[in-house]
Amino acid sequence: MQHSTGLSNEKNAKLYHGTESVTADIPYADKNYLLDALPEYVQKRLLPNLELVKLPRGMVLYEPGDTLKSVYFPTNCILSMLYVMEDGASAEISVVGNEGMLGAALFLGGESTSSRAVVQSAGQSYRMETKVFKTEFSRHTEMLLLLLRYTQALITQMAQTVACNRHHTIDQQLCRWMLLSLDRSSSNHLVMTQELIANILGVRRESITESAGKLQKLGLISYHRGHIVVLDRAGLEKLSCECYAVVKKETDRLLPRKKCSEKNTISHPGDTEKTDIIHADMINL
Amino acid sequence: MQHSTGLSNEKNAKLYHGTESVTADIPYADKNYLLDALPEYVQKRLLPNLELVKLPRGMVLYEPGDTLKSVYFPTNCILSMLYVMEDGASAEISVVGNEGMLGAALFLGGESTSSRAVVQSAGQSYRMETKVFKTEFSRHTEMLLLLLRYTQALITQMAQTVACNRHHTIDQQLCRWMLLSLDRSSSNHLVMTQELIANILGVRRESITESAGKLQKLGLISYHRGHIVVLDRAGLEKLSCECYAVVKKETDRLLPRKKCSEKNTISHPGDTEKTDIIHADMINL
DNA sequence: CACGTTCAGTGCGCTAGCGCACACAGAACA
DNA sequence: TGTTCTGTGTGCGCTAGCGCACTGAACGTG
Repeated sequence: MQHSTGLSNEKNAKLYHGTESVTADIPYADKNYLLDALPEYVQKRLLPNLELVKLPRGMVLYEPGDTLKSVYFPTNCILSMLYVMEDGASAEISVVGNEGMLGAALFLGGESTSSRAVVQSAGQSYRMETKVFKTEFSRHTEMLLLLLRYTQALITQMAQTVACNRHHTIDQQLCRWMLLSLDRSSSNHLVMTQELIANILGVRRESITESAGKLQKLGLISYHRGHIVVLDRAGLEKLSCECYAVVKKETDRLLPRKKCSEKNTISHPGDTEKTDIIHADMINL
Repeated sequence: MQHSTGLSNEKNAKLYHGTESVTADIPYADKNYLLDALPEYVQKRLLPNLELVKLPRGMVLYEPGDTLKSVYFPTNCILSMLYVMEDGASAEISVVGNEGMLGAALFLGGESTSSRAVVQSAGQSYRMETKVFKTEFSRHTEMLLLLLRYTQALITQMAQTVACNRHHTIDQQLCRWMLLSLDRSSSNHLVMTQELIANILGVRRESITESAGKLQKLGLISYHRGHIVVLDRAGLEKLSCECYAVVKKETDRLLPRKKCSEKNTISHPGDTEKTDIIHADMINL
């Protein structure tokens, strides 16, 4: 086995396969931009079915082949889709944060994925049961159309990863990865050991040590026992390959965020029980 | 520039940007399994809008950022989505043959892709105009649901490519690539120079020469000036990495092919003009 | 037929990243 | 307070794959 399985290796496994702790009180929660992009009346309809859960780092949400029981809309946590090979080597397929959702396979109709989903950075997430989710997007089109666009953003991210894996150095990829994580994080602080980053990028731990060392010497980050503080974001962007910018730009294009002024772009009169028909026009935005 | 742009390099460019020749007579055409999977009454509805076109090898169907004018349902040709980097290096994101379609970005709502689409192997394809296509899948759900599943198959393929690029040798990847192409080809014959394969896999031409040389010595293939004949398919499968099998299996799961006995699984009475509503149940198959 | 072009094969030096082994310091727990 | 983990840093030999330069054969076209 050249690499460890998933986000931690066998011997020091901290994989939680249990159920998440449900936060009854909802003390504080950043928003999920995907949910936020839905018109208010849809959000209202969904609210009773959304459960805010705490996700501890390392928790496995999906195993390859599992029938997905729920979907997740992260707020301040970061989730990661990893493909784990037969020999245990792994590679990150995509990152999901408050800009997206986990479980696209469900509405795509596949019911399961061939990758593993793990919590890369602990935090909170909205959770919705499969059944409710399916009913929602099959009866109403707002969510379907939004999720379709999100899917394309996901595809873009994956496509870029293919090319990046092939052509860019570990240094560049590390920068790209940190930037992607940073965008999904509420601070300039990442909780992540070099070992885990190595598994995610599918490289040796020592390579990360070396690259991170360089970045540290350049004063771009400070790294101490699983805690990265990003000191110079612009510097990282310079050292990163084009891949970060491409993905960012395309994601912004596909999933523009509401300005505060236009709180709900599509204002829709009353009837939340109405069953919608997709109109060709709607596809255009 | 370490690699040439797209499927051929600058100086000996044979990229066709012109319009395809429309085959008026339709002399012979294999089918497209995606179209074939639709119920007969849907196929009938679509038929007048499907144009069978010949696609010459090397033709560029989409450039990154282009607004897509049509979608393609290949019959006996093989299309390839490539990401081309700033420095001209490229990597194949996915292959599309008679099992799929080109232009998923359209129904996902993005209107454009960040990759280039080229004809990898000449042949025929059905073409449909964007407008018709959008109307179809926005008014009727059969096609939408089918395409969603296809999208997941596509995602699986990409995910696998990410991991494969990271962990497997060029030898293995070449085998995988040939098998994927073979599945989409009607014979055991691939028309492809080593130069082009190199661009697709994002490696050096010389590396392909070497790998292909090995395979030839083993008696698995015979290679002569852009013509590969596969002599021992099982042998290739043995040498290939797990990635081929994983993608194949998942694609078959998501897009099972009709048995001859059940020519149209969903038999639907009459009214082809009816506007359908998606039912939660339908998502389950 | 001669000539240029396209495609495949080969040799060689170079380096990024791998695998392995081991040292060491902060944290954690007895 | 020692002992045991857990996370980093380092060194070293190895190899897959790169870049480059060049050969030679097959093909196409005048």
